[in-house]
This record gives sequence, structure tokens and C-alpha cells, in this order.
Amino acid sequence: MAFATLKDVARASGCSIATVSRVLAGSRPVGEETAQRVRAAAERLGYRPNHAARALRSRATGTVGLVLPQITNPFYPALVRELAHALHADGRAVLFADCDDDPGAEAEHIADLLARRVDALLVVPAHERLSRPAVADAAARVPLVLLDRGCGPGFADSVAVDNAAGTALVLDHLAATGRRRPCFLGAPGAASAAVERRAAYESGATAFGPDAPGRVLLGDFSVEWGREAVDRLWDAPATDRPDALVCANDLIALGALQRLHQRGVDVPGEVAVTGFDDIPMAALSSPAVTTVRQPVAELAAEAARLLSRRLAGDTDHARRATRLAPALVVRESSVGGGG
Amino acid sequence: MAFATLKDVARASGCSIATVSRVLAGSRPVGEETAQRVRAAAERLGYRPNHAARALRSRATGTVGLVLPQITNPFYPALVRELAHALHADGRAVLFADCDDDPGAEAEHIADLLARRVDALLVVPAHERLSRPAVADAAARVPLVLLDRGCGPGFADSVAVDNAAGTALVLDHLAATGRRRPCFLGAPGAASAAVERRAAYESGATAFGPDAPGRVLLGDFSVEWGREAVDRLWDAPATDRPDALVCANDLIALGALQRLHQRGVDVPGEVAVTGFDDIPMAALSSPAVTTVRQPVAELAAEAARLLSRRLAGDTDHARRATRLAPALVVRESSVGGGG
DNA sequence: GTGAAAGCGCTAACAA
DNA sequence: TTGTTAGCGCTTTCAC
Repeated sequence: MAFATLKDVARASGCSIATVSRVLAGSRPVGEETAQRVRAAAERLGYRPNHAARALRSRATGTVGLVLPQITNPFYPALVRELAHALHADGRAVLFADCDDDPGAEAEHIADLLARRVDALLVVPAHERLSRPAVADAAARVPLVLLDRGCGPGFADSVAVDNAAGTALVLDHLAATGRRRPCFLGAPGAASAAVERRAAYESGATAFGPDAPGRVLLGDFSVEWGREAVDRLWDAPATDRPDALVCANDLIALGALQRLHQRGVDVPGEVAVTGFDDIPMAALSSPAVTTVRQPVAELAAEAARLLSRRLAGDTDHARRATRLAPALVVRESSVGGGG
Repeated sequence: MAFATLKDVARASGCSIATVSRVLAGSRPVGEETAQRVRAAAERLGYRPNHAARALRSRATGTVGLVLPQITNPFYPALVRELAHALHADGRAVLFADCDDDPGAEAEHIADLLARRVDALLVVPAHERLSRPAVADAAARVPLVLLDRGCGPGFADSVAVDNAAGTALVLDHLAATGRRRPCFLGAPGAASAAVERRAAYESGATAFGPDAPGRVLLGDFSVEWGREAVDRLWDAPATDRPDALVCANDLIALGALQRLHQRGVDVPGEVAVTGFDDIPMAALSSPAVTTVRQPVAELAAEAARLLSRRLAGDTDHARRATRLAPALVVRESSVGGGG
């Protein structure tokens, strides 16, 4: 039941293991007739190269480490799927690590992946600041691409959505549909997405009047925070209430929507609600959530491309910070037929 | 920037690489004083064992392959998280593969993982029948645990929820809350979960009268199918309509709920809706979905335990098919304050 | 208790 | 074009 080795194939095809290696790897020209014999023998024996041996010799494992803060964050499964497909298409395997939002665990996982000699690392950092040492260290050893979130000034390539553009799309849409008093429900500055979306809100909201940029409530990126924020706003006098909730992600929007529904507030009649990311749930709530769709497949493809380039030896040129354009997805929570 | 090797540590601590290996692996007694010196040197040089070399020599990579049908199925992220944590706690790394629900791709991924010499395989088969050849083949080479879904008669250990018990919990709950005309919305027989849940419905529904077991509509495990099923049922004469929709998973329930809402049908007043799995969205819809919660952490822990046992050399005893008990989670879609 | 040496399966010089 | 040979870093006999 053991796997056949190069030696077995060599014996079976009557030539040296070097020749077999050359045929199978295509690394050098080999006589057509010999090649045929070798391929036939390899096929017959069910030969599969031993990656461990190959890795030891050629110092490349054909493996990429993928380090995520939390796979249960509903935005990541789609990203992981695209990433896995893109990398597999290049013949690479994916070593997966989930950090549970803990920079300490993240550092350990990165160290372990490095010890396992991954050829490259794809990291969605758990924390803008605390993730930095381990990530920077790793970036000095192997090609590393930062995904979705930043991690301090650029020491690695990065790929993310254009958060400012996405937020602007939302604000334009709200203005065009007659909203006057937007309020931003966000999260404090730990993650780059939080910072950028908030900043974009603050600068874009000036179009709604002098008070609009200041209407900002900060909690975290969770459903619970969405619920709590609505309580705070609707426990206040009616005159102070916003007519649009610009949420920093879909989870906040979903929580807000749930609580508004429980309080009997009409969405979108009385207040519009928007999210960010376009996670699967955003389409399933009642009303469905107007949101900003991240170009997940492109994000993954671009990350894979950057990695391949570095892996191919493009070591000298400057770090790239790629920003991809998002798209607005208008659903019932911001316009039309009532909730 | 290259990693230190055993040789480096040996030189730095003034002894042979064999001794260093023994100290670091603890494989044989070594003089206390020497051991100290070795450990100090290893620490100082930031020594990390090269897994590729170790794998080549000891024919064990410390790596487990995880093969999923579709990470975007909302039930899997939580499972992956628990699995990754359990395996990592044992010092193993996870090689991840997503098959896109395609048994062909699944077979390729399995072959690739085997070529990379994973020590064991964790597989959620994409298809009850079509996945079988590749999975059975793999099970003959390495320890393999089937998760969540079956794959034909037992040639490997398996861990899954007790689908029959879960379905029975739902039926009991519906009977106790006064429902009379349940209808099952399921999927055809490809996956074991589909078969078992349907069979359990058919046998349990006899308590509702002679017609109940026959009220079964089969589509697939999707939101779209939930919507379509509701259209079929509510386009029919009012007298034929069920007062409870027992859905084979949460996605179907969510789709049904959405369409019922659009048609202005009162849930749970006019009809109750139940799901299965307790995916995150189930708690977020309005009304929230009554469902059967899978014991995800226990599922993962049990799978990891089975794997460890086999990896530790327990090769002879019979295959185990572990079934874990689910729990009913009652929410608004089946009882109480109306939708 | 410790060291020398063989070899896991493969690739890459170097020869022929 | 092909074969021979030397390791990659590690574990593990086998001596001492």
C-alpha cells in the first residue's frame, strides 16, 4: 500500500532516477521514447511525488499559509473559497489557521506555518497594531500578502476593497433618495476597515449639513451592537432621530434592523438602513439589506496573483497596496415597498 | 534570515546532532548538563525543526487534510473553526480543500492531500454515492473520519448528529403546540442527512394522522427551494395548506419564511416554520427560526479524538459510527408573539 | 550517555 | 540525452 517512489519508476522503466525526475518535472529535455516509457511506468505504478522529499531538496513546499482572524465571521467563507480555488489552480495547497481574533494565537500560528516552510503567507490580521510584530517578522522571511485589513505602514503587499468609495456610494444613494439626517454606526479604530469607513462617512456626510458628520456611534462589528445602537437612538427624543443608519458592516445593519422591527419602526419608511460587505444574510432578512458588495473573487484573484509574482522571484520592486472597487446593492431596507 | 538547523545547534552547544535531536525530541535520556546547553543554544538561535525533513525521515507530517464540499454552506464555518482548534491543540496543522460540491474535484483534492502525505483525513463527502470510490481508497491508506454526512456502508469511522432524534424533537414540539397538518420540505436522497431527516419525518408524522407522512416536498437544501415550495403550497386551495412546515435545514426554512412574509402569511399564527442546523442566520430573521441545534463543538472534538486514536496506532478494532444528540431551539417562527 | 553514519525521496550539479 | 553523485535536515540504528 506504500506509494511508489522515483526509484520504483526508474526500475520499471529501465533508466535512472534522474531521468525519471526530468521527465516527470519536465525540467530538461529527454528522449521521446524514454519519456514515453517513464510516463507509462509512472502511470502504471500510480506514482505520486513525495512532497516532503521535494520540499527538503528544493526548499519549496508548494504550500501557502492562510491565517484568518475568525472563519465564523460571515464575510470570510466566500473569501476562503475563492482563495482556495485560485491557489489550488496554481498547484498549491492551503494550510489553514484560525486565530479566534487573538493576536497572540495569530503569532503562534504564523510561527508554526513558517516552521512548516510554507512558501508564502496570506494574512487577514486580527488587529491593526498588535498583529504587526509577528506579521512584519514573517514578511521578512516569505512573500506575504495582507488581505482585507491593514496592519500598519506598508511592509507587505496588500489587497482590500476601497472602503472610502463604498461608503461614498451609500451616501450618494441616500442623498438621491431624499434622506436628510444620516447617522453612522461603526466600530472604534482597531481595524483599518473601521477607520476608513468612518473617515469616509465623516467627509461625505458634509453634504447633508453641518451636523451630519458628527452623528457617529461607535461599538463593534456585531449584531449586538446594532441592536444596542438603535435602543440608544430611539430612546432619545423623536426630534433627534436619524432617517438613515449607515452601518459599518452588515452584521450591525442586521442587528439594527431586528431591533427596529421589534420596536415597530417602519423601514425604510421612517428610517433607511444600509450595511457593508454583502454577506449572505443581507439578502435574506425582511426587509433585505441595501449594502456594499465586496468584489470577493477579484480580491482573491489579485492576492493570488501578487503571491505568484513574488514566488516567481519578483523580489525587488516596491510594495503594492491594491484597492478594488465595490458595488452598491440596493435592496428594500433603503428604498421602495416598505418593511 | 535562513532557519537554524540541528547542525547549527550542535555546533553552538558543542555536541553531535544526534544528541541535539534526542534532547529536543525527548526520545532518549541525555545528560542533564548537556541537555541544558542544547536547549539554551536552540533558544538562542531560534531553532525550529524543519517539518519537511522530519516528515521525510519519520513518515509523518503532523498534518491533517480537511476536505469540505463547500465552505460557503453556512453550517461549515463553525465546524471548521472547532476542528482547526482541536487539531491545532494536538500540534497538528490543517490542509484545507474546498470541493465546490463536485465529487470529481473532491477525488483530486484527496489524491493531492495523500501525495502531500497527510497523516489523516477528515472528510465531509460531497455525495453519498459518487464520493465513495475516492474516499474508500483514501481510507485504506490513512486514518479517515467521515463528518456530518455518510458515504455508504462503513469503511471508516464517522461522526454526525442524530438526525432522527432531531426531527423527532421538532415533531413533538409541533404536536405539543397544537399543530395538526405538518408538511416536510426536504431534499432528495443524495446526502445521508436528507434521507435520515425525511425518514424520521415520515415515521414520526403518523402521530398527526394518516395523511401527514405523505405530505413531503423534495427540492434541495437551498433558500430558493424554500421559496418555491411555499409558492406551490400556497397556490393550491386553502384547504390543502399545512399549518407547519418542517424544513430539512435552515436555508429552506429561511427561504420559506421570506416568501411567506412576501405573501402576507402570518407566521407562526397561520403556519409554523422549523429548520435544522441552527446556522447563525436562523437567529436573525424576523421571525427568528425554531430549529435543531447541532452540537458542533462536540462533533469536532469527537472527530479529533477518533483521529488521534487511530494515529496512535489503534488500527484493529471495528469502525465506529458516532451519533451525537441535538437540541431543540424554540424561537418565534413556531410559537408565541407573531411575525 | 554520546557520536558516527546511514538513508528517507527527491533535485541539481557534474560527467560522460 | 543520460547516468552518477552529492546532499537537503532529520531520526535512528549501531557502536563505543
